[in-house]
Amino acid sequence: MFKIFNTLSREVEEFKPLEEKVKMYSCGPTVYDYAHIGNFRTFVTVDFLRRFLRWKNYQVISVMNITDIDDKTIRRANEEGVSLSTITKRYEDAFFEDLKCLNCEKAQFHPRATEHIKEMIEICKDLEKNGLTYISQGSLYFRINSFKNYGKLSKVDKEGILEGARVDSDEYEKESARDFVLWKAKKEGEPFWTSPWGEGRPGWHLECSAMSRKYLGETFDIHTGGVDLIFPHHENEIAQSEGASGKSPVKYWFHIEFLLVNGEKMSKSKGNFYTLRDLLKDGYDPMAIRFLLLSVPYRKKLNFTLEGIDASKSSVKRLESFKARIVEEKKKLKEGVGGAEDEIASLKRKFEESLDDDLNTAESLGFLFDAVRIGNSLMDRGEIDYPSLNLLEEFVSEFENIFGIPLSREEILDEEIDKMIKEREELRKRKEFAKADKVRDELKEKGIVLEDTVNGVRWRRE
RNA sequence: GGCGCCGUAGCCAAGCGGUAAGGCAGGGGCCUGCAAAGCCCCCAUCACCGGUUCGAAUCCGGUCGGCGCCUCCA
Repeated sequence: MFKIFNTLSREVEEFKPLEEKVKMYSCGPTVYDYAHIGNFRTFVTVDFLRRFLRWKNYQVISVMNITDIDDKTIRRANEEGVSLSTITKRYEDAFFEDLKCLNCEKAQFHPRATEHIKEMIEICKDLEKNGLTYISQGSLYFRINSFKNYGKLSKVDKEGILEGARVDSDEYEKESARDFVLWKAKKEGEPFWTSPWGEGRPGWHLECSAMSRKYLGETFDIHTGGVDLIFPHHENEIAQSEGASGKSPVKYWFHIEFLLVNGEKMSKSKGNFYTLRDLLKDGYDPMAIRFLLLSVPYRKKLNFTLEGIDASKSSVKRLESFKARIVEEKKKLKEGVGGAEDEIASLKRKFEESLDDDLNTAESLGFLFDAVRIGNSLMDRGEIDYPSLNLLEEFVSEFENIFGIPLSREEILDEEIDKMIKEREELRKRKEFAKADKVRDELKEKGIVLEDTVNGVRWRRE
């Protein structure tokens, strides 16, 4: 039974979907720049959750929006003197490339805000009808004092801002400090659409309410995002959706903790961020990065370091090598002796139980590595049987599927390297070890590492 | 001022009342022609103080330290 932490209740709850299919909405990127590795912690976690749910035999319908109209995208376009869509297209494409590189699957729907203005206006009309709005200086605002549930997600005080809090710059336009804009009046040099309240553009929170309603309905199961979105974004989203429909829109609010760099939040405004592209350029392996991002449970802050990627790389290599060994062992095993079926089955079960417990990936990996050690040990001693081997293979394959980290990268050796390996084998047979070692060193320089096993030579890329 | 998180070995990290998982790195050994991979062994009493308890890293109170949200932000 899968249990998931719900920000709404601040408790771990049993996961029970509203209907058969699980409906999930995820806050996506604002496409004004390359996403950084902190952003990707969230998106990789969402991908992990989706894979996990599917593995638990749920069908999942997922939606992730693309924010392609807001202050930042507009500013960027103006800075570069190009159209808004030039900017948003560029970074949207980059975003999907990066996702793919990290082996994240796309959602079924990736709706763009600019293509759902009509739906947003509908929400505003509903809110207006329900008496939750007012107009100030040409903009339409949501009046939080008219909405009794305001603050239920973030537990913030409805009564405005308290001492010490930073103050919203255009507060003066609003009746109450925490009221927020639904429809912004047109400003010079900004894109605009027509609406019943005049020309302007939608407020940021509106798109998620509108698009989730369109693609998933008024109520759905899971809504994901980074913890920073709890307030005000998701609080306001609830206000809009619930204010419009009268129904609580989301059953489980799923928030991913921050990724830190040197103990500090990574953010574009601080400039202390890595993009995926930076890391790849420096030769870091995307699957090692993915492993690192997933190895710390999503509700814990993750302190991101380059050393951490290296350590993860080593872990992934260990798993890769283990899988390769299982495949070989299966080929050569005639009839096995010994084995440790029960123990492996038990670890496999615990692996699942850990993930069931609010996705405790760190714990689950502990059990996986226990199985790796046991398996290696059995194979070392030649005391493995088919059932154990099959079980280990299944276990590894579950890891690959759920974590989205393939452990065999099918590669074909080019002829030259193949020749060198064969040549070295000849030399070794003739016990010309010095020459053989020289060939091995040459291969190493080409990034090919050799391992002489009882089943013959095995190669891998470093 | 309000809300919240965290402090476990060199690094990452599990642990939710019964006497410290796992990964990386390091040391020693086995295996190997030598390596590599793998295996075995070694490497912490859980920030600090006090309390509850037969028993606490785990519960309560306090101290110190770090971080986040309350503004755009994954």
